[in-house]
Amino acid sequence: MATIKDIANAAGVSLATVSRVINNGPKVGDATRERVKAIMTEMGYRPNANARALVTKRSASLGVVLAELLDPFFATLAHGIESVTRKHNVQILMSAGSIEKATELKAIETLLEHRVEAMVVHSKALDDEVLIEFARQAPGFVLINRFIPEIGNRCVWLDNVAGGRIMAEHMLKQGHKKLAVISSRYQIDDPVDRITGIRQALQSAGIDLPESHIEYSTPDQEGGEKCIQNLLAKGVDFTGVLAYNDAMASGAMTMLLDHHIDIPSQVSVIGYDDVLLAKYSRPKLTTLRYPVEMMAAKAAELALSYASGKKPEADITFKYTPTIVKRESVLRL
Amino acid sequence: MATIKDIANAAGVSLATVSRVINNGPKVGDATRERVKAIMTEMGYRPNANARALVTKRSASLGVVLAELLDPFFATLAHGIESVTRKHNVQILMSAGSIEKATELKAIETLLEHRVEAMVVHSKALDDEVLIEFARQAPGFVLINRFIPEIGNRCVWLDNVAGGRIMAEHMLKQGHKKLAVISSRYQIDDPVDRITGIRQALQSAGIDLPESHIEYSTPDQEGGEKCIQNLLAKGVDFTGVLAYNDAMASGAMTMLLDHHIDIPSQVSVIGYDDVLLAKYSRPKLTTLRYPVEMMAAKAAELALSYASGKKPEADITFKYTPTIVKRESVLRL
DNA sequence: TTGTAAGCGTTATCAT
DNA sequence: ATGATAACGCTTACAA
Repeated sequence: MATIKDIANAAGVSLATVSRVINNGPKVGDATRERVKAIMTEMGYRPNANARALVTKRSASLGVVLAELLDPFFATLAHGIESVTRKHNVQILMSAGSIEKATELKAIETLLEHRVEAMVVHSKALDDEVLIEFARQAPGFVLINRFIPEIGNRCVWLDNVAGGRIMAEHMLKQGHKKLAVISSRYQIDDPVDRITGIRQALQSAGIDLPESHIEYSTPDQEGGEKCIQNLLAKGVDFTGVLAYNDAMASGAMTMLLDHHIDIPSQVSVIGYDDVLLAKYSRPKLTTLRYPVEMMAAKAAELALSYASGKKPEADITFKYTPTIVKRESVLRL
Repeated sequence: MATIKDIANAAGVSLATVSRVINNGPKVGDATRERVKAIMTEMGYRPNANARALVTKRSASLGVVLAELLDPFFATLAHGIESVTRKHNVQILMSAGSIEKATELKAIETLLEHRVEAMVVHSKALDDEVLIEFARQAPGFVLINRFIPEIGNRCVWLDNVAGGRIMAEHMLKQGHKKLAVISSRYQIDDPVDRITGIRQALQSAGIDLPESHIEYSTPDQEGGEKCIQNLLAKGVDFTGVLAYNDAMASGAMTMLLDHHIDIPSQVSVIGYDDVLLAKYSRPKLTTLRYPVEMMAAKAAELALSYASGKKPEADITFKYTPTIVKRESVLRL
């Protein structure tokens, strides 16, 4: 592959001049500029981003750490980030992490070795201290979907306690008193927070939520199916199901229908996330809108701006609250 | 950030020695090795991937060009690639392209500037010649979901003509004679090929497919809805719908049900791709399985192996054929 | 086993 | 307006 040197030789000018042409620098004669440009295209010259990054210490790249591309939630996340990197002419370096300490750590470190300018990290497994330390090292470090008070100004996150409260309140308002919850079995904050919110709402209404009415499984459609099976097997009596996410809600609906339990006339179901699935399931799923895409875009902008020297304000954080999207899966009793 | 020089100074050894312990090179005394390692972790040293790539001319990274992360098809694609890069300890550089010449070109060029070792490219808009030229320049260049005879050994693709034939034959075998097709409005090979296959099957059965029975729209759920609306508005009489993909099939089912047309008792629907959507729609969608994930993994392996010097065999290509997945959306008449 | 030094492709600082 | 030249952080012969 042709280097800047080859171009310089071919054009009979110095390296410096070619470099100036490449970077649209000033102080270059029009004639030379044209001649050099011509030779560059002729020889198929492509500047070496690595060499450039080495000397300028800037890489025009943003690192992304997420758990699993297949999950529509993360796909949406990635899409939100991509929309801003495209605008800024920045390259995405992607590292998948899978919600385990070791892999999340590895993902972040690889990105750091590549000297990405900014990074948007979705980490659930790593401890606060580790993340705080990374933030100290990398100016453009931003967390999405997680809140750590010490670095709140680098956190773009959703208030899951409020989310849990909102979904429960909606069910209560529709007259549902016999509720079941199907949640994620993973030991991360999100399911805990959402259930906390649910309990808050129920408590205010003087309603109890026994542990037996909560089922845990993998946060996907299959998990939703299993939870319903277990609930049914245990003979739990419920008219409303609060799901951890839309995938579980969808699985739950499938299983309920398989048992000839109609939705929403016999059982109401509410989801969380509002991914595409929700809109196109049958019946259409009432759910909480998690503005991932907007949040991801925000996180990317933030990371880029911090990376380029903007100082994070103290005492600020980027908290979002989910809103309810009423569709067809919840019936007013 | 600490450099190799800093480590060398702190450890009282030369650059070369530090480099050797970084790369687990031989010929380093155990004592020195331990000492240097200790100092590296203590100082939080991280080798600079750019500098390394510059001198070794290898970057341990694989570039991916795709159109749209939001689309579950591409998410699956990305996931398949990710599974092999993870295994090979290779980083993913992602560039979104959006099926336009200019953006696809830009995406590939950026990746090339970053000197990725290998690349898996999903390009629909660029001309054959351009792609062939890229393949000539970059040893690890592999195309997915596209076939170009001249570089067939760098193509991992699906036989869409066969796919069209298979879906039509299935409908015919189930006794459907009045068929409608809803297809993608984009001017790329895939929809054309699939319709070609469909026509082949119908022709063999002596059945005609008038242009009026084909509707084109965007290849998503909304597009599927619109196509059905148009078909219904035109008063086309059909008992079977062949959809361009599962998303359109899903939209079609939604719209049919909205018109109180039951599936499959009144109209049968068949999709294409077999994304998650198909399994969880109601009724469950009969569709063609497009083994994207497997193909993407294959493409990534191929790209990596070509990149590391393996010579592509002549007269070989990586063609896959979709298989039918029978679920509930097609009724035997 | 360890060190010296050249060079990878650029940019940037001085000169000219 | 153009050219030398010293970095940037690292690997890798070649010496010692």
